[in-house]
This record gives sequence, C-alpha cells and structure tokens, in this order.
Amino acid sequence: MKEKFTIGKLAHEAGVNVETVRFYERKGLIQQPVNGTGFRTYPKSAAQRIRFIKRGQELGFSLKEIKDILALQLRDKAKCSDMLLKTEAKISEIEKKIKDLERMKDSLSQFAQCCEDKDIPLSECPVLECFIELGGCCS
Amino acid sequence: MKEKFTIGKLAHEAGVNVETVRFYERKGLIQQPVNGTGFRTYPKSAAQRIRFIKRGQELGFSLKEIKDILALQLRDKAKCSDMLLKTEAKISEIEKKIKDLERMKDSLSQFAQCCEDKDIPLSECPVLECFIELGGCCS
DNA sequence: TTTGACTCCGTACTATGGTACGGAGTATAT
DNA sequence: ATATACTCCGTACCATAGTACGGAGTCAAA
Repeated sequence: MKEKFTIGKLAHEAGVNVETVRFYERKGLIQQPVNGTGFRTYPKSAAQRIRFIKRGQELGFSLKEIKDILALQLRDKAKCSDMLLKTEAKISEIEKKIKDLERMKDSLSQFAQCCEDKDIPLSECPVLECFIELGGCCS
Repeated sequence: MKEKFTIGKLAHEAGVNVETVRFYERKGLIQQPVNGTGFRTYPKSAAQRIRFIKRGQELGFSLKEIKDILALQLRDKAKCSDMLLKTEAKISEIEKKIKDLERMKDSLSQFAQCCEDKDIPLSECPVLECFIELGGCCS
C-alpha cells in the first residue's frame, strides 16, 4: 500500500506549516490532489517536492523561479543546459549582490574608522557627516 | 527670503516621487509641515533630509533604522559612539549576508561545474540532482 | 456516539518600500 | 475668467513569502 499523507502529515514531514502547503498550492508550486472526499491526499513524493522548493530557496531562487524549474522538469525536450543557464544567471545575480554589499561595507568601515573620539556629541560625529556628505569624509 | 518647496518641488529636488514624500511622512521620517493654507510648505533642508534617507538606504539601512538615526540626531546627549554602534552592527549584518551569498554561490558553482554534457535530458541533469540531494553530488 | 483533532475555504494580516487612483479643492498662468 | 497643473486625503494596490483566523464540515479513537 502506497503511503499517503494528509496535509498535516505532509507539512510535518516536510518541515513546513500547513498554511505554507496551501500557499504553495495557490502559487502553483505543488498540484492540489483532488480526491472524492474533498480532503487532500498527497503521495509521499510531495514531501520531496517541498524539500526541493526549500532547497531552491536556500540557493537563492525565488518561488517564481523555482516554479519555472519545476515546470522545466516536466518538459520533454528540456536539456541539462536549460538548468545550467538558470544556475549561471543566478550565480551572476548573487555576485552582483555580493559586490553591492561589499561596497556598503567598505563605506561603513571607512566611516567607522574616522570616528576616534567616541564621546563627542553626535552633532560633530564624523560618521554622520560622512553619511550626509556623499563625498569622501575624514580625508 | 527663505526658499520654500511645495511637495512637488521638494520631490523633484530630492529625486523622489511625490507619493514617496507622503509615504515618508506617514512613516515619521519627515515631519509634515502644517501651515494655514492646508498645503505643505517645506524648508529647503527637507531635500537634504530626503537625500540623507536615500543615502542611508544605499548603505543598507532600513527606513526603520534610518528613522532611529534621525531621532538620535535630535537627542541632546547622543554621542558619536551611538552612531558608531549602529554602524558596526550594520557592518556585521552585511558581513553575514555576504557569507550567506558566498555559500549559495559556491554551491551553485559546484553544481554548474559537474554539468559537462549539456545536451543530456534534464531528467539526468547533475545540477538538478545536486539540487535534490543535499549531499555532495558529482563526487 | 461523542469528543477532539484535523481539514476545508476564503480572506485578512504581517513586514518592506513604495506606487497608483480618484474626487475634491486650490494655485497659477494666460 | 478659465484652463491646466498642482495638491489634498484616504485607500487600494504591487511584489515577496508566508501566517493567522473563523466558521463549517469530517475523521478517528475511546
């Protein structure tokens, strides 16, 4: 007998909230299993699918992107290269985000360094001055 | 004569949308200037304040955090160290985000590398397999 | 059989940072 | 004086990723 899950069991098994399962359903990430009784009955593989979604999120994919990937899996002619493209695009995207964050960090680090006398009033704080003046402060 | 802005002029001057000014007002980031006519009349410094907010966002601060910083500026006893603390906390936060992104990138790069034959069907794609199996793939 | 746990559904709400809309009133220029 | 632009306000809406709620129905165990 093939194991089946109710929505509660599935959610528990996959480590998510029941509402999250329903949410994913509404978003088209998992199909709503219709059966006579009006209650959802999921195959065991549904838990795998949810974990796939969660893994995708950990890797930086949005639900929309994950949906696309899941759809890709169903297409007969989909090639490995299709997935590779998405992966590489995501790598670029992440690299850009990292660069942005590095820039922010560099600015903030610079600001922090020029604050030597911590007891001066905030009105004279070089950090805030840097903050206000876009040009190089403390230089 | 002190220059005054209407909301439209201010928005234009600061490079934001009129609605954004109203939004910031609702959020308490800028004070609503009340005058007799029922129309907002801003001092020139309001544009500076909006640019300050925008600069804060560029540096990775949320509107809520920027509001706190702006409030700090008004407090008499605020010290430079108060701002320095916020700056350092934000640096740590950014560093954490960078690490997370680096981790994502590393995983994705690994996946991409093991995809040598791009023409194989997606069902046999090693990237997707890595995606599914949390353990090391292609190893 | 009855109780408690579970499920159904739609809808509203959370946070974040805005944008858009519509009807009314006003300001300014020609 | 009138047309056009601007402003007022509340409210609704966008994306993102869920969470919460409430009334009704159902399932399972004692």
